[in-house]
Amino acid sequence: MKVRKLHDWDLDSSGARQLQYELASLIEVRALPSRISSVAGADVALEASTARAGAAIAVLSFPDLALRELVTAEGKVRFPYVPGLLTFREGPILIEALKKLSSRPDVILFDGQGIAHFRGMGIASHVGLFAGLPTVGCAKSPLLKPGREPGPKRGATSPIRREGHLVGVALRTRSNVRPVYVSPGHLADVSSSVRLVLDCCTRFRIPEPLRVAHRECGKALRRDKIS
DNA sequence: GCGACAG
DNA sequence: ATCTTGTCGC
Repeated sequence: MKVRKLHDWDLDSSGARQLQYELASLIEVRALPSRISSVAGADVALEASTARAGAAIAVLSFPDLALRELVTAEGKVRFPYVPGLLTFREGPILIEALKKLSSRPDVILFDGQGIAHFRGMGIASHVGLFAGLPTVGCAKSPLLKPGREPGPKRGATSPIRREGHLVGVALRTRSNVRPVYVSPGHLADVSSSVRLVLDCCTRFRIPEPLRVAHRECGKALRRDKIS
């Protein structure tokens, strides 16, 4: 699929933060499409010793969640891990993988934050702008913390606010299991994102598209290392 | 100034 | 993120 190149990635940390403020004004918060037939999961695996990264995007049918397409990309990482700037480390390789997709999924799930971010520009939001597609962030731990813990039952939520506005939730995807942190990336809103993530979690805490992507990006990294 | 901080 | 087998618990 075609991806928009909104900017170059070779920035220092202060330039990266400034860019995030500018990009944040481009985010559109709205309900996800009412008819969804495909959901993609995107994730990246890193190898510290070689500074290499492997990315995978798995496209699953929805709501049946059967694998329909899988693409991967490998390359060198140029940016260090800095809380709030994850997108400059993992974004470029994810975008290379996105370009290999044969078609445009209805929505993409990311392993990280959307607008529940210091400057409203988590990786789901940032890559969503390049893709021009609806995206949702689903992280295993928070950047901005919810005020309280969600209830113990599947489906329970607790709001995450930034400057007084609702930007995401801690969501219990399985009863009595640690919550995940869901926030809209681009062309999505909180309630429809929560609904989608729950619909993608049939048996495990992590939504199925992300589980497949997580497994496959590790494989891609190993294959690249050997050959 | 201090603490917190996705992967 | 990643280094890593068995083991404790439901």
